[in-house]
Order: sequence, then C-alpha cells, then structure tokens
Amino acid sequence: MAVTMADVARRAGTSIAVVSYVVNGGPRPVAARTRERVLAAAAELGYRHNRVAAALRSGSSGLVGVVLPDTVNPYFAALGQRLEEALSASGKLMVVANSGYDGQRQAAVIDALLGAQVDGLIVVSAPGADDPAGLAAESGVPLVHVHHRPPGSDTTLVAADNAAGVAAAVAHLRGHGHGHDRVDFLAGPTDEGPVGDRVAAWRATGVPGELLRSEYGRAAAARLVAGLKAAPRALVAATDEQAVGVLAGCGAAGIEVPGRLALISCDGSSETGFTVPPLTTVEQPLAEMARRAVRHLLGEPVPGTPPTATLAIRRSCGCSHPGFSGVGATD
Amino acid sequence: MAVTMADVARRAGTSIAVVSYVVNGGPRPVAARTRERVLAAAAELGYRHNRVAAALRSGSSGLVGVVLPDTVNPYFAALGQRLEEALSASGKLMVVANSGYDGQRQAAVIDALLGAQVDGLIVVSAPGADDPAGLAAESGVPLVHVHHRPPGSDTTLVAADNAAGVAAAVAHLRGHGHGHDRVDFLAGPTDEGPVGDRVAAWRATGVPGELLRSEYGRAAAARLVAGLKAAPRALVAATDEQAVGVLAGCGAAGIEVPGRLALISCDGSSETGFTVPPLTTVEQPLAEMARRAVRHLLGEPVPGTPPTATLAIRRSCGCSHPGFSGVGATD
DNA sequence: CTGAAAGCGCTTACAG
DNA sequence: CTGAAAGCGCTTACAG
Repeated sequence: MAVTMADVARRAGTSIAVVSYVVNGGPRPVAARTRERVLAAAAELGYRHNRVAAALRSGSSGLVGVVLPDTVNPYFAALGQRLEEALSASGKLMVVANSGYDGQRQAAVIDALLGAQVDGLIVVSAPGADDPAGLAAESGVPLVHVHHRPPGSDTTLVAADNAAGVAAAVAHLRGHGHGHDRVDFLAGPTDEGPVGDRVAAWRATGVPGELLRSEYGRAAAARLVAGLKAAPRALVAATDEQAVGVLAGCGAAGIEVPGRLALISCDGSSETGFTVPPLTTVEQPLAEMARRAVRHLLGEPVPGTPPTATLAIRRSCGCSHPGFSGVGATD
Repeated sequence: MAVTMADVARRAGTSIAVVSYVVNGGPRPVAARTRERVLAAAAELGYRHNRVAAALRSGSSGLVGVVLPDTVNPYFAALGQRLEEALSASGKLMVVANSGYDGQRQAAVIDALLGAQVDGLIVVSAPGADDPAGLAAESGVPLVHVHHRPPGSDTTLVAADNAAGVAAAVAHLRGHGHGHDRVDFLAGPTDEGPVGDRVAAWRATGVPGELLRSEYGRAAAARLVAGLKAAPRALVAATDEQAVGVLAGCGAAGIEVPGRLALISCDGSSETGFTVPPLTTVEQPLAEMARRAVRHLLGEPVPGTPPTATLAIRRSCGCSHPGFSGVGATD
C-alpha cells in the first residue's frame, strides 16, 4: 500500500541501504548522481519516511512527551507553544497530555507516553504527583521538569528566577508616585513550588503587608475578594489566574482597579494585556525556559544561571499608559 | 535493555504469542492460569508494552494528530483539551501541532504527522490552507475537519450550528428590557468559515445594524474601537477574542460596558466568565464537537444534525447578575 | 561509494 | 488453548 524504501530502491536501481543514507543524510556518503536518482524516484513515487519503522530500528521515535497540568490555562498554553517551537526546531514532535493537576492522572499519562517510546519527557509537575524520575530512568528516557518539580526531587528543573521581578513589583508599588506603604501578597493554598518562591521574594523585601491565600483558579480568587471586609490597597498576585479573578471580583464588588486597589500579577501570559485595566505583571521568560528544557533533553549545554522574570508595566498598578491596552500587544 | 515480550514469555514459561494475547486482551483466548502467570511475570519484570513495535506490525500507532491554528487562543485550547479527553477515552494519544494560522506551516505539520504514522488527523483549517484530504487519503489516514474546513472542501466537517444562538443573541439585545433597535455585528476580515455563518445568521434576523470588520486578534478589535467615531450601542462580536479586544478598547476609551455598549460574543471559552463585565456569549458545544470528531475518525456512527451553540447570559449584555462574575464558574 | 543481510519488538495467520 | 515463524519498514554493522 504505502511506498517503502524498497520501492524507491528498485525504481532508482540501487539498494535500500543507499536510499536510507540519502533520506537520512547519512551515516554513509552517497555519490551525487546516485543521490539524484534516489531523490527523483522518491518524489515520483510519493515516498514518505516511515518514522515508526525507523523508530523501532534506531530506538528514537522523534516524539517528546509534554505533561502539563492544564493546557487551557493561558500560562501553560503559552509554555506549551514555546515548547513546541523549540522541539520542532530540533525535528521533534510534541505529544501533550493534561494531568488536570492530578498526580494519579499524571502517572497514567506518563506511562502512556513511555509506552509510545518518547525520546524525552518534559513535565510540569502536578501538585502531589510522584517524582517520575524513576520511571523515566528505567526506560532510559531523559526527563526534565519545568516550572515545578515534586518537593524533594533532584531532577533537573528549568524555572525562572522570580526574586528580582517580585522585588521590582513591590518596589514599583511603593515608589514611582504610587507610594503605597503596605503591599499585600496573594499566594496559593501552600508555599509549594514556584509560588512559594514568589512568596519568599515578597517576604524578603521586608515591606509590610498581609499574606492572603486562595486556590489557584480564577473563581477562587474572585470569591476571596468578594469575601474581604477591607480590600488591599496594593496587591501582588502570585499568578495571572488569580489576578484575573481578583479583577473579576473587584469588578463585581465595585472596587476600582487601580484607583482603589493597585494590582500586579506574576506570569505575564498574553491575556494580561487585554484585561480592563491591563495588568502590570512580572513576566516569565517562557521562550527561554522552553529552549533550555529542550537543550537539556538533547544533552546540549544549558546555562547555569536561571533566566529571570522581569516587570512589565501596564495599568493595573496605577501607571497611566498612552492609548488603549492593546497598543503594542500582538495578541 | 528494555524488557520485551520474549523476556516475559521465558519467565512465564510460555510463548510470546500468548504474552501478546494477554497484553492485548486478544485476539485469541488464553487459559486463566496461563494469563495469571504472564501477568505475574510482566509485573515482576516491569514489562512495558512497546507501542512502536506494535505499530509497525499492526499498522496502528495509537497516535492521532491534531492541527490547531493557535493553541494559546482559549477557544482552540479548550477544543484541544476536549479532543484529548475524547481521544484518551479511546486509548489514543494526541499529537498537537500549531499551524500559526499559516497554510504553509499547516502543510508541513501535517506532513510530519503523517510521517509519524498517525491513525487519524483532526484539523482546524488555517485560512488559505490547502485541503489536506488528498495527502491523508494517499496515506490511508482518516481525516476530519473541526470548526473550519477549506472553502470548497467536501471532507467531513464537525461544527456547531450557530444560527439559533446568534438569533437568540440578537433577540436578547432587542427584547428583555434591553430594547435596542439596532444590533451591530463585528465580523472578521472575510466571511470565510464559521464566522461567515455567524454573519449570515445575524443578517437573517433582519434586525437593522451595521457590519463592522476587524482582524481576529484582540489587539485589532481594540484598535477598531479606539478608531470609531461613534461606538455601537449593541454589538455581537463573532469571536471571544474580538469581544475581549472590544472590552479592552472600551476600557481604554472610557466606554462603559454594558451601560454605553451592550456586548455579546460568540465562542464562550472560559475566559469570558472572568472579564469585567463577564461576557454574555453564544457558547460552542466543544465537548460534543470533540466527541463527534473522534467518533468519525474511529468510523463510529455520528448524528446527522450538528450540535447547537446556545446563549449563555452573563452581564455584558446589560443583564444584572447576582454576585460577582465568578459565581458558578469553574475557571 | 554500494549492497546483502540481520534484527529492532511486536502481531498474526497457520498449524497443532 | 498454545507455539513456531514470518514479516511490518526501517538502520546499521559488515563485507566488498
């Protein structure tokens, strides 16, 4: 049915070994004229390289598994897209799987990915998930965590350094005419993972303020705001999702942002440019994180110092900004 | 290195054929005691089924390729997630690829997917993309378009019926105390694809109003609003992205929504529950669309009538809504 | 530079 | 119910 290397070889009057050499550009040299004949035959016959046969023989499937807690969350969606870009630049195909923030499901999904003989695994650990390092090692598959790894794990983690960015956010709310003397922080339910680092960075500034907590979803953050007797005057939210929830809660409660509450979020996914008002954020260097994760999988050298998140100023902090939110934004 | 069926067979004192039968649950029956021995041996040895070897022999890789214009767009992200759910319920793994709204890239990506021997292809056609039906047929791979297929294509398309939903949106703006006598419509740059259907549905209502156009991105819609001398009083936007852009543009221009401009969008992705104000939308039945697409690929019967989009009322239309936007929303 | 042949780990007739 | 064996389409030593 499908055209095989044998068909091409027959048509080009050569062997399948030679066809393989030209299709793969190696590992043996092929005379220019032979190569032409092979290429012509392949084109005429409509030959398509069968990656699964190649995978079985060579041990490399060309597939990389990416496990994300929730691909609908714009932050993870953007990370996924960056990963796909980085992967496809190396000729790899991305197989994504949602864990749904569920450790059990994450394990199941990794199992399926390993069964598909992925060449590598990139995982954003679900809270409470087991460290998949053992499983990956058993199968000889390289593994790298991005954004979050299980507590106690010593697998490679690619994550941004948020300390300077959070400090800049806090300093921005205090200075620049915003002049808040207190800056509150909205964290997650626990201090596990990257959010914990952000909380620590906020604490390290020594600026007075209250620590608030909510689940990570938008609805939970909106609910928190609705239930507050006195809303903060200046707040840094640990994630975009929470900040969007705060905005929704403020909108419903008639609390003006930034007039009554100055808000800065962390993540900087694309949605933050189009909220009302547009969110000032501590932007994560997702493209760089994706590149590093892929380099790590491929065994290429990776810089020792983490990439840094940086403050992107829009309007939710109280800064005025020329024109509407979308100026300069590319969606 | 890896444990194979031969290893398991040896340990269980049986043949690899029998191991295959128990691993796959068929196609031949196996005696209960033999099956026990095989299962025990597999567990002891840590056997993992090698899907690529199985794929080469059986012709089925267990992989389904999904091509999306932009996985960061919440609408497509949500569709992707639903597809993954539907696919994994059938034991398939999803390989996603972004076309970036680019026909060339879409072709390249489909080529890679076909090379990976996917069992099926689900594509949301990029504007201007060639119909991949020929390529898919050549490889004997079933193909289904979702949401949008190339003009003139006669491949199977799974899309929602928006006529009733759009009509309901227009009627809602006219009646229910909103009482607008004109309802404008914000379309895309052309009337190709699903947005064209929505425009047609708006026209079919016969309600007076102006047809506005912008590119699909948020920024473009925001820019459009900024450039308007007189903003509409009542507007239906063809997509969530455009509606979010309109909201951003209105926020920057000081146009109150819904006070000054009543807005309804189409799509109903999760972000619309958390805008300020929350968007009333014509919600697409994504889960049902995903299920149908998968059923089609698997050759299972699919209902003849398309699933319908339905109006979900929140606040941007002018309705008041108890509590804050997030009530009842699940993120 | 080229070719014949083994073998990757399975599935699946086929024979018992 | 079970087993020996062919073969899926490649890649890769190996020999020429």
